Amino acid sequence: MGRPPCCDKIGVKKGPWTPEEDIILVSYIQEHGPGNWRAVPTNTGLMRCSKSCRLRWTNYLRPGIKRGDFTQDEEKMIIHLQALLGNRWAAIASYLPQRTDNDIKNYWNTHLKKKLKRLQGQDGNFIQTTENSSEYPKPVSKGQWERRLQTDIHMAKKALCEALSLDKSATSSSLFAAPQQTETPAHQSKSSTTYASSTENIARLLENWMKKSPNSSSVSSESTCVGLSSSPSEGTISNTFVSFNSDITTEQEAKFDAASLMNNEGKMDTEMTQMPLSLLEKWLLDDAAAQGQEGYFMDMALRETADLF
DNA sequence: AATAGGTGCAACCGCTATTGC
DNA sequence: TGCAATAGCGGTTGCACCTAT
Repeated sequence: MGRPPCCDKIGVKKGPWTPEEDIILVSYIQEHGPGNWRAVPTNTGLMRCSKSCRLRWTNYLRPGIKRGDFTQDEEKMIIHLQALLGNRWAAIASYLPQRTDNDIKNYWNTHLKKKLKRLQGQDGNFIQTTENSSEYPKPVSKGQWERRLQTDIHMAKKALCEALSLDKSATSSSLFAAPQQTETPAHQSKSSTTYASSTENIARLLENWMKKSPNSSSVSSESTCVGLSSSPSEGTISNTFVSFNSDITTEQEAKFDAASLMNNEGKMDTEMTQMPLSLLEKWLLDDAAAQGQEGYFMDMALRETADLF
């Protein structure tokens, strides 16, 4: 029994991708668009598993991916969201445009976890760590996902609220007193001699493609403007965080695509679509104010979850 | 200079969820 | 409704590179 392998294991190449393989993959996707991954190895002649192709594309070759250089804001966002959502990296990644879940997961495991541990050692009142916070989303059984979805909506709103306030007030995050750190993390000092680290060159190849065929596929347009992943579950409020991360100057750019938010998080009035960011902020802030801002909202989330279950 | 240990990250593995027939 | 195929996700591993001795 058991599922058959996603592809024939015999003759499947493993390990790091070569530039040639990347170019083949990119060329193929350029022509056919992402999707139907099973067909990719056969059609391209790549001796790679379809999963491997998809992973390579979504994590490295997809346009709009930013590598390295986690900013302090991004760091704080990850910490917030991890506290709220647990180790749901894909969900967290959806709030950080241009970052992949794999990237965030690695960054958490290699940097933030240690950092938090260290800080926790310094401060007994520090926030709950992964180990604690990740416990609460666990009890998800059949019939409960709707409730969790609602919880997630609420928590995402909180996270967004917090993130937006981060922009306005550097001290808004009582949760994490970031140590002095430049925008360039230490790991950047590591030389990027391996090919995998230079795949942005490949990604650049795609720019021409996207310019040539702006609506050649929905994926290209999505990923170009907001760095969304191709997965439906990841199509979320990234626009909002683009606005948050980069100083949006025009109202048009600050449009909020709540429809895509709902792709991830359930139903919402369609009148929310194309809502200017200021309204969204107001909505979030009002909502937060209505619930009381005192204390860290993790407690709120936990209480809420306890009520739900 | 050699090497042992640590670190960071790309890629893989195994599982679940979703989709299509 | 059931099943197979596929997509997506999170945990883990393997390896290249860095640093200390």
